[in-house]
Amino acid sequence: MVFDTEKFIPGQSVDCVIVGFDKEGLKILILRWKLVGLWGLPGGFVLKSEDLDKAATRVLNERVGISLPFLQQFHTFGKKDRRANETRFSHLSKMQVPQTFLDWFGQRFISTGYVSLVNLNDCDPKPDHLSDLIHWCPLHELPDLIYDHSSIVEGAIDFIRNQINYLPIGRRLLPEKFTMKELQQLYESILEKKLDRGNFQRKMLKLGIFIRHEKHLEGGAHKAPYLYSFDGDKYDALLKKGIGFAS
Amino acid sequence: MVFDTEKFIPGQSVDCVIVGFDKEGLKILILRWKLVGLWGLPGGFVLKSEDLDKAATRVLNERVGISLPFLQQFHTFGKKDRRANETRFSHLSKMQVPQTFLDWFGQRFISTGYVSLVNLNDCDPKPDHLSDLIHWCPLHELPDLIYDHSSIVEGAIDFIRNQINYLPIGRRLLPEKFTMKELQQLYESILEKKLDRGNFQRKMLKLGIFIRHEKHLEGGAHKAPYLYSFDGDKYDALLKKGIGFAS
DNA sequence: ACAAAAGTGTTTATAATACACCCATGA
DNA sequence: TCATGGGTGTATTATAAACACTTTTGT
Repeated sequence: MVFDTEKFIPGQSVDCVIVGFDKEGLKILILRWKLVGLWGLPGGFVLKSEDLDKAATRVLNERVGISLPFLQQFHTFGKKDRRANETRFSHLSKMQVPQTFLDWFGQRFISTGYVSLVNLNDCDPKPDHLSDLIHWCPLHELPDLIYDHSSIVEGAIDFIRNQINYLPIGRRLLPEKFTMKELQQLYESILEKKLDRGNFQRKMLKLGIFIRHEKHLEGGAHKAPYLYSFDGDKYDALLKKGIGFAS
Repeated sequence: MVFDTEKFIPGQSVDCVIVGFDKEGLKILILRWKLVGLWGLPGGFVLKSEDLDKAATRVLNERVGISLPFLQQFHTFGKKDRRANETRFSHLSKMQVPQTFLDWFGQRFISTGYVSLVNLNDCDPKPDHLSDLIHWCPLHELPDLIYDHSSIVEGAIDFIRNQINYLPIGRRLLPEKFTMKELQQLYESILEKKLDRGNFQRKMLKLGIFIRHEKHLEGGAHKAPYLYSFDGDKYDALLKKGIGFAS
């Protein structure tokens, strides 16, 4: 076996919904399991002497190479049959796999779901030893995922939408410099509704957490937009009270 | 031993923050452990073939005799030392307690916290086999609780405050019939701030989820207030969208 | 008739919404 | 110069907040 099951707490796992954003919209990081060719979320187990949060941080670091990620627990999935419903694994037992592996993966797991907001450009996604492919998949084009991972993603998105004013949405998902339009599109992707351009811009700028830079240069037969970045300290201070967006 | 540790998932527990309300304010149900004389939250373990939510429901039913409780998971507490920090248990090992018991309680537990909103009048609190006293304690008079239970309560209250518009606050915490003043005091207890009487009343009544009954009769040298109850269907329908209160 | 608390109304301030106007840019 | 999209302004509406007035009741 590739890992030593003795080191981990049995029956306890973490699953990470790693969210990115680019001009196409929100993306979720998924990976394909070698043995069965099915897609799932990056996840892992909890070391016997490791904080639960730490386990999630470790998974994230191993998977996308981000060492100080934004990571927040949102729900613990504890249905007794949440893995038993997965029939696509059943042939595995007939394969040439060590019994300890089968025993470990055959147990019931209670899994805690974490959301991470990352900047796609800062990521260096790497498959793990169980997976052969890793993919930033547009949220609305996700394939069927193993186990209950599809509903874990759904829970994560609901959580983000619900907590939108208290999560570092812009700061974590956008690159250092961005245009107001990009920020607006980000909020629109999450809320899945159009926002008024003028009102959004005014409301945002009134928050006083932006630094305005030189003009955008690149193409487009139109007025070039300003580039903004966040004033980190002011952003963090305001986030505690909630960063309201134009609803 | 009083229970068979073989039946339960090792290392996994649930803790319930059971919240009630009366004219004195918010109350939390706590119980005192026989062996050590310390107060803690009602909690329990998860059967090997039982949903996590079901375990919490079972604990609640056993503790306050409510069979269809409002119960919602809010956070999973997974710090590796969340129980190890409790030194007041250390003498237990010297006592006359079965080794299986010590082994079980000595493990690291990852515990999922649940909030329950109950009507004090409908409750019939019963201590369990490990506790000798059960007590509805005013939120702001809570004693030191074992392990990290104090921070679990804190997390629960933060959760309620945060989700106040999406939780059946009035419906679950108040008796069938209540006055507007009682409803207002309930919101004030949770938010820990005074609300304007007139604005609160108007905003609430505009929601259209109330049924107005005959006049209150009992004492007080003043105008008797109306009694209200909730229109259950309308309440539930509105709750999904959020029941806004006067902030 | 008075105090106390309930019910209701009024005014003002603030924020949300819709939409209009002008400006800069590259084709 | 024209189309496109950016930046900003304005009018309207809705909501929040503060507080005043009236009503009912028991003493």
